[in-house]
Amino acid sequence: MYGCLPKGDPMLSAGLPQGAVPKLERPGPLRDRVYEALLELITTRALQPGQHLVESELAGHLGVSRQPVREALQRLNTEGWVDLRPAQGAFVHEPTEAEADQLLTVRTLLEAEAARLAAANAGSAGVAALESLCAEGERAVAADDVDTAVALNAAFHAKIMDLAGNTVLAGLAAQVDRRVRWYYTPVARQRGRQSWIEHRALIAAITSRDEQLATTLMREHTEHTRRSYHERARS
Amino acid sequence: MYGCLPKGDPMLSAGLPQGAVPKLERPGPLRDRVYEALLELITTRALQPGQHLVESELAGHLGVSRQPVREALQRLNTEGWVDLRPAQGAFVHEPTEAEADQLLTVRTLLEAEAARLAAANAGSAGVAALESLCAEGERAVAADDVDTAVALNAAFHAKIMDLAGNTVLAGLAAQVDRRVRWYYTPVARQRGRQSWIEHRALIAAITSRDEQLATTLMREHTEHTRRSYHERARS
DNA sequence: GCACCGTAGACTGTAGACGAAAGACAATCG
DNA sequence: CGATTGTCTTTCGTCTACAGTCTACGGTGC
Repeated sequence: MYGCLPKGDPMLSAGLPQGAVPKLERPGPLRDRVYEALLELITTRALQPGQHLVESELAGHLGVSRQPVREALQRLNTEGWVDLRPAQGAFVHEPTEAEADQLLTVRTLLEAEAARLAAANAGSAGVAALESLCAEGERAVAADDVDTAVALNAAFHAKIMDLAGNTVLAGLAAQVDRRVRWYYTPVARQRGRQSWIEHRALIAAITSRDEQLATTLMREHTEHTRRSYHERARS
Repeated sequence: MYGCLPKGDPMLSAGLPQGAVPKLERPGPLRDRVYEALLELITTRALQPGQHLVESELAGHLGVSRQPVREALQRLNTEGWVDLRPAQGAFVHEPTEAEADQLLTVRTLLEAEAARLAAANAGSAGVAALESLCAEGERAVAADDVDTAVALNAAFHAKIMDLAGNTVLAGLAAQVDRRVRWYYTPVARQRGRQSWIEHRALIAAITSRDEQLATTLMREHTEHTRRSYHERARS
């Protein structure tokens, strides 16, 4: 076995199995973990909108110094999660009706473009992955496993982004999506069954490389979620 | 004069002239000024792509401590200007051909949507502002004042964003635009005359509230700039 | 002559401390 | 009795110091 080294690979290390190296899990920068923690706390409503975030408090609560907390807050600020008032501190951003609507508009735009690009670029492997996710999602809905269904929904859209092959678009969409999901959490559980039917149609459009149809379907799909948001808001 | 106080304004201060107060220009948070300074240095190519940015060096050069520099670098990282490799420091982001193309794609998308919304929402005041900017731009082009023309071009697009009335969209577009302009700077000087002709057509579409036409025109407009980028790259 | 190892330097990541601005509250003066 | 002003507390903004880690270079053994 060890004698079967590839030609152009002269004695690379000790013939370690290529991908199986555990990569020596490093804790990673502390600021990122603080960022993740805070984002989790915000999205789960543990930190309510408008709440004043005191740096020293958070630092003490997380067992770190103020600096990582500051850097995490900076990042959360640029991404629109907290408002950073000078010389006064950080406050959890308060979602507005108007803003939610704007976010949904932008999301529609980005997702529709992603669907178009996916239809243009996707290979059979990509389509297969979508099929798989869709099947799993339908199973989850059938079993009333809401959490799994929501997660699979996110994965489905992420996969389409991936197939679109535009990292810039993907980055923007990821941010917008996460915020939409924040505003939208109470509503998300309602739409489930219908959502996956629309996904099926979308896959068909991508498979047949029909860019126009894929765009239209995705636009309608996200517009539906938007409408249900507003209906929810009215009640 | 001083006796003419408005009814509902009982002795506000010492009758200071309302808008004429200089507002006591505050230096603002140091990190923001460092951010602006670094962004200026990057966009002007004073800091070249791929260059290693040493915190203590920058701090000393700007006359501040390392901390504001760190926070500025954090923000620049999230906005895609620098790459922050863990335990190794910050490097000015190196633009790729592929990435430039992706950015231009996204820009097209965002600007086109803005044009549509502007066509839907714009009042006569907004149209007048656009007319004014366009006239100024044409004058600048006629006078070969390239810098002013470029600035007015940015102002024109910003005004359309403003008229669209979607702050989320505006935020995303501002980021994308600035980066596009960075990649695109050497090319920008070429397209000038043609650009303002297209602007005229766009104004007409917005005035007549033709959303479809406005979208199409803006898409073609930004696609033209994209094409000239690639032609430039080939030479 | 080549490869490997050890050491030194530099830089980042994190912690703690000091000065300054903003807000709240109470005392004082008209 | 009300408005103003002074003080006081809280919290942010910035600076300095220390520990961990990566890189590069020189020495040593084969």
